[in-house]
Amino acid sequence: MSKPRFYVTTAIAYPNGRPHMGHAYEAIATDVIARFKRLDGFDVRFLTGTDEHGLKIDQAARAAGKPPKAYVDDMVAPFQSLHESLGISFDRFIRTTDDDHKALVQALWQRMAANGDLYLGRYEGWYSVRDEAYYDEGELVTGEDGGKLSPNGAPVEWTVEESWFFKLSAYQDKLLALYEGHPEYIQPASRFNEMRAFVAGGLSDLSVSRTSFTWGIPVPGDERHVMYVWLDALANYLTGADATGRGSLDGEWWPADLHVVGKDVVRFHAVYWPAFLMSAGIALPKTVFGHGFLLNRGEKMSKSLGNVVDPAAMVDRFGVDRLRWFLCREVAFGEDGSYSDEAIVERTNADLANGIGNLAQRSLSMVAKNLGGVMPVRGEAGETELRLKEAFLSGSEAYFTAMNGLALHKALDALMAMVAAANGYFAENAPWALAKTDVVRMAEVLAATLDATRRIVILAQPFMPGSTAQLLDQLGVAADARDFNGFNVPVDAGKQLPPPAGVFPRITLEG
RNA sequence: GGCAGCGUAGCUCAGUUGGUGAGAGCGCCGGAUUCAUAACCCGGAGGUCGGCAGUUCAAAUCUGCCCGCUGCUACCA
Repeated sequence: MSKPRFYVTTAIAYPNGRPHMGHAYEAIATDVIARFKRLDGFDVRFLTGTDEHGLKIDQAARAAGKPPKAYVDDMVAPFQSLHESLGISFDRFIRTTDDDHKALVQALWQRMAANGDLYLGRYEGWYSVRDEAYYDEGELVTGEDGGKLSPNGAPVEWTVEESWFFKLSAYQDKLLALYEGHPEYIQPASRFNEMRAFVAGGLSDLSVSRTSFTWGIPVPGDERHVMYVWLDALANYLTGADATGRGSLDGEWWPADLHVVGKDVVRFHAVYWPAFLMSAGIALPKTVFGHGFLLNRGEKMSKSLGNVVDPAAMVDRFGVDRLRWFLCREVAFGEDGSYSDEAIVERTNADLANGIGNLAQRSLSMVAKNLGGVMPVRGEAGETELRLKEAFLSGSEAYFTAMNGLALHKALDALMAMVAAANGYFAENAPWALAKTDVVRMAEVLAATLDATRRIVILAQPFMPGSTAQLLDQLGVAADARDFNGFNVPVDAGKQLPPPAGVFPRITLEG
């Protein structure tokens, strides 16, 4: 029996600057989902990468005095090292400058063209020679002399450029039918409603090529044109589905189960992408999830405000698992969220140091001191054990329901309820007092607490892969008993446990 | 301008089809305890549920208006 498959992607980052917290957040959240699925018995493919073509990269490269490819080679490095330090378990880091991708995009174009959906037309708009960019009417500002200027203050002129167009307008009904039949296609629901309204309002054909720059994938048969970056970029998911690296349109991992993207690019994934795929006769992804933005102390991150935080510095300061935990626990997945040093310290001290870490440490240290570090025997379940069991049944059920519904924060809520139940059980039975009166009962209480801790840590693995591995080592959990199949498999009594050591020390702001 | 949504304890938020005296977590205060990372456990304070007016025996929960905020979208300067 083969494992069920799960193909998940992040959006690909545009490397015309350094990675920021938004990139880190998306990568972490997607990684949590990927790890959850692996533990849940799925064969997972996790794709992430960078979107390297387009005018802005071309301009930035020119400003840096480098050829575009050399420029992006430099710029992509910080993104790759960020993934490294965040513990992102991707299977491929795709770059849209990869050869298999270029081949695939051209094949995709030809399929869309063969279906009669591409035609040559004219693209009109306000063009700035200095910016080398087109602007919508609404983006323009009025200059001192009353003339129209680009947002950068450069003069613009109404320009007509030859362009290939995609017959997006022909897909309105098909898209609406898709939404009707698959409301889960766009999540969360608020985004779904927006996209449906957008499509219902009518669609214009989409310009999908440019002649004003050359840093892109050439249009097959019309090399004066390079492809519109979004067609190029979106197709990365298809390229990544062919794990053989040949860039064929029928990669074995397609269709994707989940595209995790920022709320600002939901439209491209929820409208343009399925239309392109329909045109090419390719299956559609199952779900597009638009996550929210991270705000720094409630304010949007921006260079002008000077509040752009380097995620790598956050990892250095707090540790990767604290950062991962905080972002998943404090931010409702799908909503905007806010972070600050104080909030990270407060949240992780409460949940990790006082909660999970202390639970493990207090029980493990008693086993070490009173039982020579040998895993004790579990006893008959009494009233307090039954209550604990009840709490863990409902808690783990809530956890799995939340995870399968992509409600990461709710899953952690459920997990913390289990932590509270375990700490309550421990305090109620006071094994430190039993140590003086009833050592057998004490051992039973410790065994039950250790097993509760083991279950909690197993469920916490997607969120904190490093710390949970350490804790599972201390709890004596075998390497092959750490996935969700092992959830109900207790550690054998009599097993010698290693000496316990705190995994989540309390931290302070000054520290 | 249109559409959608939101405004509930200091903070982040839950609150099913209107009905036991309005909840959780964190923070704060007090108690208890000492196994543990001054942690855990127990208890407490604190809210006229944005405002006004309605519907109803009864509204945080329905209706209208107003204020503030957010998203999508259209357009005019």
